[in-house]
Amino acid sequence: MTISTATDTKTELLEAAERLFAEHGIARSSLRAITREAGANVASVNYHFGSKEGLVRAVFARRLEPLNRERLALLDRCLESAKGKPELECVLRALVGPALLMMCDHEPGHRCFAELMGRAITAPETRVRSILLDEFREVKERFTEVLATILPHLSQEELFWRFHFMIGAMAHTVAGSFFVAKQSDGEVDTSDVEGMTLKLVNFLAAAMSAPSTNGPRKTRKRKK
Amino acid sequence: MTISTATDTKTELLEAAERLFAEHGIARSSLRAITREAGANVASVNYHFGSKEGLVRAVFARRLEPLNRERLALLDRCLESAKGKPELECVLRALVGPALLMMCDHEPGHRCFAELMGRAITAPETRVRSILLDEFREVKERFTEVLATILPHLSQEELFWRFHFMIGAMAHTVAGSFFVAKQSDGEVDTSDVEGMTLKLVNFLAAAMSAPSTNGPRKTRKRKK
DNA sequence: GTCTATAGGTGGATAGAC
DNA sequence: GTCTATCCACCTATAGAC
Repeated sequence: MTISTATDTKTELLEAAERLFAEHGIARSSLRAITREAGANVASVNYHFGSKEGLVRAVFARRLEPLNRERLALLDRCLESAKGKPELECVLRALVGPALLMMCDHEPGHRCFAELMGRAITAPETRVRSILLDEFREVKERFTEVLATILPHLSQEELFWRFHFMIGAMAHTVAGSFFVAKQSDGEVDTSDVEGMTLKLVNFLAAAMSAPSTNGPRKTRKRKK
Repeated sequence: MTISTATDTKTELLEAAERLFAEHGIARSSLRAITREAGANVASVNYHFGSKEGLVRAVFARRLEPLNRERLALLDRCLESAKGKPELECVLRALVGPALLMMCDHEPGHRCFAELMGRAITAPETRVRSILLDEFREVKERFTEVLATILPHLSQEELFWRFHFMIGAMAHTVAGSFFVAKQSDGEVDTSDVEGMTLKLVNFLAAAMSAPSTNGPRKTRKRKK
């Protein structure tokens, strides 16, 4: 019923898989269900992707690479427009914007994948998580680097933690689109991407530029 | 080899289950593996819990109830010590402190459960998620209520979103203890609960008290 | 490339002895 | 309450026809 742009079986399988993975989880989505959803036969997954794991990898690879390229491109634009020291908000928007856009996209496949990605970061399946981490490594390094120059008052450890908290806020938001809508008994306006992005960036900018935690000087371990 | 305090089979099953659930996920943890780990026979789960789902519910119920009671008790203490308007940091610490303590507990069972809980919030299994949400409902309501009095400049919608972001940061932290340790090529000191809690509370306090997002007045949908 | 049929394995649940 | 043996539904993967 949906106007699918999928032309070949391979793409159809990828789209069916990301839909079912998002809805029921990877482990609970059988190849039978996926191929049925894609209108293909059970053997097609093994033909096109070698195995179920091959399919999983392909589902993630297809969307992650462009997403992270977009993030890096936006980061570069921040750096260009403001020589040397870019605006914190600009950098944060480059990090979370593309994911939120994907979560609110009109194409259902994008929305499904966003949800899938949001929760896969902490997924128990080591292999799945490592796919994400590999794809994310460059983004993490480059953004950390730039954030360190904008927030020079933060120690490396402090920055590491704040980055971690930030990823959590983003991932939970992206993962929870449907849950969110159900929780607030009013409805959540997922069409207002800009408003949502603004709220998240605003939240994170304040958090990231909080004064360093040096209050009750931590009991310093005497490292020789 | 671990000094288990479990005396009866039922408890032993619960502990084995939370260990395996945390490590491999619920769907990928078979009753066979769980009963083997617990040193019991395959039929024991069905005898004690009726089904695998019964076991899952029991695993969550056992730890969530005390955890959330602790949160509410700490919140009450914030309210008592400061008549009317408690400190933001105090309230945030009441929310995230107990979870972080659990994540860093010396008892492995607590740590496993923390990890499990952190990721179950966004789990695709509807039933699992609804267990968590049911247990969390009162906490969410009471904390939201108190936060609204501390941060009166926030609209209901804005507060809702910030609460959501906050839960994300907490959940990701609690879920990712092992992942975190591996990501930073240096080691992460999970023994320093207080330092971690301080960093998270500090981060969240700044984020929550950020000025409201009213910059580019959102395109107001004309609702008749 | 696409399909059917099936092999070979593992899952949750249960029956019935002890 | 605990255990073994077993049922049967379902899974992934493959063989081989078309």
